Amino acid sequence: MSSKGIVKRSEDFSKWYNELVLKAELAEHSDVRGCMIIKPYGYAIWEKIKDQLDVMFKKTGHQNAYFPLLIPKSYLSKEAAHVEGFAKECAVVTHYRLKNSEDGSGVVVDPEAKLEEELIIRPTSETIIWNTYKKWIQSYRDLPILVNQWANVVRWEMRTRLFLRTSEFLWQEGHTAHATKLEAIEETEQMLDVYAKFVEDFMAVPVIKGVKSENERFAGAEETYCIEALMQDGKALQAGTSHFLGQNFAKAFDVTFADKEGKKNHVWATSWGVSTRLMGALIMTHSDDKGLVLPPKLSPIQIVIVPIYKNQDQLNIISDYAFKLKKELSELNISVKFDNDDNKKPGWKFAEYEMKGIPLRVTVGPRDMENKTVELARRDDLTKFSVPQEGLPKLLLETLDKIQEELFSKASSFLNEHTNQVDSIDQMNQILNTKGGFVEAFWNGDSKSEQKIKDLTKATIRCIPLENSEKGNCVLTGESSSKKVIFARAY
RNA sequence: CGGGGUGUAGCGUAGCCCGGUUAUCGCGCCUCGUUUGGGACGAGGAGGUCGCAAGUUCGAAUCUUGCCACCCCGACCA
Repeated sequence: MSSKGIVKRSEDFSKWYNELVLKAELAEHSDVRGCMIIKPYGYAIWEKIKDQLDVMFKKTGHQNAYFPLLIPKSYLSKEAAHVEGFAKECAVVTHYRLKNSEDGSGVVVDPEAKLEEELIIRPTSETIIWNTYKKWIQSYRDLPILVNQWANVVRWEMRTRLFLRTSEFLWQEGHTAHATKLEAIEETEQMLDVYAKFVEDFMAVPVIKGVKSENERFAGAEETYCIEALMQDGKALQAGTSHFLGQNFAKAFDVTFADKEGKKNHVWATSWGVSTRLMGALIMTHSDDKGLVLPPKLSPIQIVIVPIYKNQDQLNIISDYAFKLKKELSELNISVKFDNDDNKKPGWKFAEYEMKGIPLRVTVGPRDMENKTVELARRDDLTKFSVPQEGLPKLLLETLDKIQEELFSKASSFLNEHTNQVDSIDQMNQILNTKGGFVEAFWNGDSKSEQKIKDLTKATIRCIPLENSEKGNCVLTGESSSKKVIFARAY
C-alpha cells in the first residue's frame, strides 16, 4: 500500500509531518483546496479525544446542543470586532439551486435561484447562538446557560496544512451565558483548566497557560485565555482557547435579563474551543522518524499481538493463547488487535504498527510458547524485551501507564530545555534561529512594541503566563515592566 | 496575492531539453506455489482520456498558447 519510511525530521520537518499524516493513514487531501478527508484511523483518534473531552464538559455541568451551519449574513455584522476578525475568511452561500447547462456539459448555478439574504457558512457560532440566547433568557433564573456543540466550521484560510489549518475543521465550541462578570470569568478559567488537564493527562502534551495579548485576542473577546504547546521543531502551537467575552455579544444581540430586584442587565458571556488541530499537536509532539507515536490513553489500538509461525499447527497454538490474552486484556479495558493476517510477514507488520504508533506490541512465536514467554516491544523508546506469560496482563497494563507518563515527562523536559529567558532582541533571534522554542522576555505591554518585535524576530507573543510576579526590562525598549511574556515562532 | 514546483495505471515515478512504431520502472492488486523471529521469493496475469483545451506537424506525453487543479515557501490567520 505505501512504500517504506518517511523523510527524517532533521531533514525536513514539514515534509516529515505531511508524509507521516498520509502514511499513518490519518488523513489525505480532498479535491477541494484546503479540505481534508479524515480517514478511519485518524478519526478513531479524534473520537477518543472527543469522547474524553465530552465527559469532562458534562462533569463541569455542560450540555450539548446543535446550532445551524448556515448563518444569515446580517448576524455577522452585529459585533464590530467580530466581523472585522472573520469577514475576510467567510464562505458565502448565494444560491439554492443548480440546473443543467444549456450545452448539456454539466450543471450550472441557476441565476433565478438567488437568495434574498446571503448565508454565511459558520466560521464560529457566536452570532447565531447569541441571537438564539436572546430568546432563551429573560430572568436571572434562566442563567447560567452552559452549552457546548460539536460541529464543523469553515474558514477560508490562505494557506492550509493537514490538521493544523484546514478550510473546514471539526471542533467543539462552548458558549455560556452568566449573570455576573465574576461567574463568567470563573467559567472561562475553569474551561482553560479542563483543556490543560486533558491535553497534559491524555495527550501527554505539556502546555503553558496564559492570556493573549490584545493583538492576538479572539475577535470580540475581552480576554482570551489559551494553552500553548511546543512542537519538536521548536515552534509553538496554540492548543486551545477560552474567551471571556464580557457583555460584547449580549449588547450586540440585545440579550438582557431581569435580576432579583427586577433591574435589567446585559448577560456575561464566554466561549471556548479546541479543534482537530489537537491532532497536529499530538503528532508533532511525540512522533519520530519511524512514524506516529501515540499516548496509550488516546490510541485506538493499545496493544497489537503479532504471531510468528511456520505452519498451521503452530498458528493454532499461538492463536489459542492470543485470544485468551486478548480476552483478559479486554476485561482490563485495554483495546487489543490480534493480527493473524497471513498475507503479511511479521517484519511488515512490525513496521506498519510502528508507523501507526501502537504503544505496545506483543510478539508470540513457537519459541515463546515453548518458554512460556512473549516478546514485548515499546513504540515510544523502541525497546524490546522477553517477559513471562505468567502475569502478563497486569504487566501490560502497568507498561501502558508507564508509557503514558514517560511520554509526558519526555515532552516536559523538551519544553523546559527549550524555554529560555532573554533580555535583548539579538539574544532572542539567536535562540530562535538555533534551537527555537519558547523565549521568555519582558514586554512593555504596548501593541506597537509587540509588532516591532514580530518584525524583527518573526516571533509573536504566545501568551502572558498566568503566574507572573517578576519585574524586568522590556526586551525592546528597556523600560521597566512587570509583564514577563512568552514569545515564539508559531504555527 | 507574490515566488517555486508538480500533474503519466491505485500509489510513487522514467521519458520531455533534442517529436518517430507497442509509454519505463518500482510498489500495490489478481492466480498458483514456496515462505513467515524486522518491510519474503518465483512464475504467470490484469490495469493508461500521459491534468484539460486549442494550435504546429505526415506524426505530440514531448514543441507553442491558453486554462484548470493541487503541493511547498512567503504574506495572512481563532
